[in-house]
Amino acid sequence: MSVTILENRSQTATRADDAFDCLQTAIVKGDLAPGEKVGEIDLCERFALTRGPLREALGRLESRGLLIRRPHAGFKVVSISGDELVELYRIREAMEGLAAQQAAERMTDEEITDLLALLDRHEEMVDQAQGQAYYQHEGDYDFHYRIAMGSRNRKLSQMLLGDLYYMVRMYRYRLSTSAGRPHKALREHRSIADAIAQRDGELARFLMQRHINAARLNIENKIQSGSLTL
Amino acid sequence: MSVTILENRSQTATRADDAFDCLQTAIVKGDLAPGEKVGEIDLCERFALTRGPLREALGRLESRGLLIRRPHAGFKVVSISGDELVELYRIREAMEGLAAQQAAERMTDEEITDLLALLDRHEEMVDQAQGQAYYQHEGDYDFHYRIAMGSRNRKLSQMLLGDLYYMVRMYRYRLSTSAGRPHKALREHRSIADAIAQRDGELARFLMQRHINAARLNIENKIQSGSLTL
DNA sequence: TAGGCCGATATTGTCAACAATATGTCCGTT
DNA sequence: AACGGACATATTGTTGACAATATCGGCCTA
Repeated sequence: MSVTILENRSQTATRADDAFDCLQTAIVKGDLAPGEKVGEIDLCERFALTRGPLREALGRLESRGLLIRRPHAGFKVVSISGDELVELYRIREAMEGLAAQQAAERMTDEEITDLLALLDRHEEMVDQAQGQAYYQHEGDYDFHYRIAMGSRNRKLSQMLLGDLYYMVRMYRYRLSTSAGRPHKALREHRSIADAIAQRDGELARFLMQRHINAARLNIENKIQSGSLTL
Repeated sequence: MSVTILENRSQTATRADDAFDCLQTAIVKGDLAPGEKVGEIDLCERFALTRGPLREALGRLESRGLLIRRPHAGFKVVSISGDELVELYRIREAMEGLAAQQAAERMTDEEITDLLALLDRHEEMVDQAQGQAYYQHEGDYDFHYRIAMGSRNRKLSQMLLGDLYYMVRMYRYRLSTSAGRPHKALREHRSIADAIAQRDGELARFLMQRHINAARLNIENKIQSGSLTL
């Protein structure tokens, strides 16, 4: 959940780190609404912090694109338009395609075994909850998370997990999946995992790109039909 | 040069912003060597800053991956291995391919005219300086910069210009181009620009990917032959 | 009455002193 | 003599007070 795994924040966590994690999850979970203006003092009492570490965390959030700062005028939570959300998926298509290819070439056999087991667990979840749960409970991101890590490409995983996913997850709760899509998405995940298991990098890349492309089209339709308001 | 254009830091620049820019260029230019350990106090007197803004800048640099922090033990400038440098080019290949495609679809006619004019100027520079100057004087990055901006994809340009290029440019001065490569690179640039001028997105993407792939192979050869030490 | 200017206020940016922690050294022990 | 542990030191992390600036309301003018 936290970013700890990514940047091996080896030893003691500093308060600024805590503040960073708190704020990040607050933004992603929607506790701080997109577009909302946030004041330093509010946040201080809200998270029981002093302004120093808080400001440091705010700066880091800004540099990750989750907050927007206007000098002397405070921060506000980033809010992206429908178009920008779609653009995010185009980036994902390119980057995760690469990640899938490299993962197919570089994941250990053990990691692949785990990946397949993860999909089994996801299948149970989807059956059990009639497809509702998959996206809601971050299972989807678990899958993509493992692919990103499996690429053994430090910068790539850093950019995917640190920059893109948080933005996408901000709008996750509104993207209640259309009926049937979870099953379809899970099938697509499995085909990607199979390609990885066969060490077929090109196929994995192709399938991942098509998978994310499908998700993008799904969102575009929702925006078109007006059932998704940003 | 600065990041100002990217994030429209509309009004007054704060000292932390200055510190950020100073440190960033210092790292990119090599004034702060890769792997070098930097102490807060040293930097304070070096850039005539106080610790508050400095720390904020350091945090932002860390979150961009140019610095690495160990809690209570200071920062050091990131130093990447040859493998990691190559991985960077794989990411560029995927992302800039997308950027080129979107640029072909979205740049204004005026921007395209300017782009072609830019290449004319570059040609003069290359002829005049026998090919030395192209990479050295950031002309190369000017071209890629315009493509990234032309994609009209905010996050994409932000990631390319804010995350990737600075890391690549850190190692630019060591990548003295092999004889003849600048001319070749310029030809490739021109073919990409032509594809964009013809609004052929798929071709532009293909050519850009091949262009960056060639640059990657060039680097891999240098590493192999031992003529590039990291 | 509408528009723009100006100042009070609250918020952000900056500073310098204090507390907590890692590093490196010295000493004692084995 | 070499290793391990504890201490001193220097560096980082944190705090609260101070200075600078944008926002908002009221006032004046056209």
